[in-house]
Amino acid sequence: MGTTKTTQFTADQNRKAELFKALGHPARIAIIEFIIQQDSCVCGDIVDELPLSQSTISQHLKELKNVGIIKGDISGVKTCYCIDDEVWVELDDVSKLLMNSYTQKSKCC
Amino acid sequence: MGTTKTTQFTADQNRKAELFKALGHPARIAIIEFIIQQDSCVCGDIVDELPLSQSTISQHLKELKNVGIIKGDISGVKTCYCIDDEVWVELDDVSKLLMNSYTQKSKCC
DNA sequence: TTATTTAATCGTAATATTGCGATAGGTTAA
DNA sequence: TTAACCTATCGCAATATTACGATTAAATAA
Repeated sequence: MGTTKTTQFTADQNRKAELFKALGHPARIAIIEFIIQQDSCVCGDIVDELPLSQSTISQHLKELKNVGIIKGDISGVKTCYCIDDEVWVELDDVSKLLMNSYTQKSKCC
Repeated sequence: MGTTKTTQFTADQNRKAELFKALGHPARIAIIEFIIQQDSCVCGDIVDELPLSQSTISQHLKELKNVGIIKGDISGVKTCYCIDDEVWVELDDVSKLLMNSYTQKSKCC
């Protein structure tokens, strides 16, 4: 117990959940918004920007990297994070598909 | 520790995270997809459909209801769940806004 | 070389989530 | 009324998440 029963669901459902879960924390929303806002992909500036410790932010970055939403490039001492275009498109597709699958019928409730 | 530092983020960031978090579990994705697929808002059928116990599904339904994505109506013995149109629009707006804020520049990485 | 800087990782503590069985509280059927 | 049914809630156990300080590793600066 305590573990999600992923094997019981489709790969599609698991992937969708995984992507949304990655967005399911205010720090990770803030990180993504910050990376997008800076159009050059800065890095440790995130630590200065957010009210969390360096290790905590590094952990959130890792989670975003694990699902593929961002990617990181080490250039010298600093690490540069930016959006992964392909996964961003996937995320766009996934959310559009979900959103468009409901056409506001609301027959009941 | 263990708790998300919500006070440190904007209401907007917290709400976005809250909505995405609700979608961040395959069972809840499956529940939403099932409710949408059935255009009448059935209820206990979800228990027959999903590979989880009645109590677990009831809990997931509660979470979805708490963030507002679905709403439930008790009609006799059964409870009828369906999408909340207003929150669905909010969810649509939130994801579109996020998705459209990144215009595939990708200068680096 | 040695110090400094940047970021990842480790270890730990607190809390949250997931899942289930059992139970309770309604409503309907007999 | 009593029995059957549906669903919410409680209590528990296992695991995951969040957050931080300390440490490590690697690159650059002095």
